[in-house]
Amino acid sequence: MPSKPKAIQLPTDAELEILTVLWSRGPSTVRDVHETIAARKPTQYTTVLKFMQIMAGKGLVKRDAKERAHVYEAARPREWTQQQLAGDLLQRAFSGSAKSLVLGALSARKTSRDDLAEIRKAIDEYEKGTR
Amino acid sequence: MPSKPKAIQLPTDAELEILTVLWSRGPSTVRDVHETIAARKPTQYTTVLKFMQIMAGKGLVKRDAKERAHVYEAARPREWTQQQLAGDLLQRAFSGSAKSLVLGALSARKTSRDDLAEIRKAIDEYEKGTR
DNA sequence: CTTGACACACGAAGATCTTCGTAGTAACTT
DNA sequence: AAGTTACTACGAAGATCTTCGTGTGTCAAG
Repeated sequence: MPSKPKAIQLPTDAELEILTVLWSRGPSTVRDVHETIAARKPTQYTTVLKFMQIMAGKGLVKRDAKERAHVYEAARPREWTQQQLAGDLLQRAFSGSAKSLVLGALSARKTSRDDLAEIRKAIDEYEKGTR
Repeated sequence: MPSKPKAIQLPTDAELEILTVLWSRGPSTVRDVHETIAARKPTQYTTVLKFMQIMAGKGLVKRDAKERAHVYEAARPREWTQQQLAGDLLQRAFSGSAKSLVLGALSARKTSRDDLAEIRKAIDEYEKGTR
C-alpha cells in the first residue's frame, strides 16, 4: 500500500507548462502539446511524451488510448490546481497571510487601475459566495 | 564569467524555511536556526549548516564570521523575496493574471470577513502608493 | 512485402535538491 | 596536558526533476 497520501501531487514546472496547454486546448495528443510548446522554446518530442506519461502515472492527466495517438486531458480543472498552488505558496512563503500574498502579487507586476477594480469585484463576489 | 544572470535566485523549499527563521529572529547562528526548525521536525544540525553555507554561496544570506559561531542574516528583506515568489507563481501558473491569483489565494484557505476587509484596505493603500 | 512516417515505451544521463556522516579544529574543563 | 564539547567544512548518497536517444510496433504507400 502507498504509505502516505503525501498531501497532494502538485505539478512541477515542466508539468505545469503542459497542463497549461491542455487547459487552453482541451483534450490533445502529445503532438499537439509538443507543437505548442516547441513554438516557444526548443523541446524534443519525446521529452514532452515522457512527461505526459509520468503525469498519467501521477494522475495529473487522464489518457485515452483508444486511438493510436493517445489523447490526454488534464485530470483537474485549472482553477482547482491554481488553488492548490496558491495555497501551497501561501503556506510556505507567507505563513498563511492571504493579505501578504495579495500584496506581494500586486507589487510583483505593475497592476493597473483597471486590474485593481477587477480584483475588488472578485473579492466582493468571493465574499458573496461564502456568505 | 557567469554566462547568465539566470533571472533571480529563488529560494528552494528548505532554503525558504531557513529564511523564514532568519526573518523572524534576525541575525542568528546555525544553532539558533537549527533549534527553531528541529522543534517542528527532526532535522540534523549539519543539514541546516550545509544549507546555510549553500545559501551564503548563492547570496541568499550574509555571513559574519567574526565569531567562532558564524552569524547569518537574510540578504533580502522578507517582502522582497515574497514578491519574487508571488511574481514567479503569477507568471508560471496564472499567466500573469493577478486577479486569478488573488482569487486562488482566497479560496485556498477560508478567508474570514475580517481578512477580506484587511485585504481591501491593503489594495487601497497599494493604489495610493502607486498613484 | 518492403519502406518510411509516426507513435509509444523505456532506460539512462545530467542537473538540482536534500540529507547525513566524517574529519578537522578551536575552545573549554578538569 | 588530555579529554570533551561546539563549530565549520566537505564529500557523498539518495531523491526528484528534466532531457534525450533508442527500440519497437503500427499503418499506409509504393
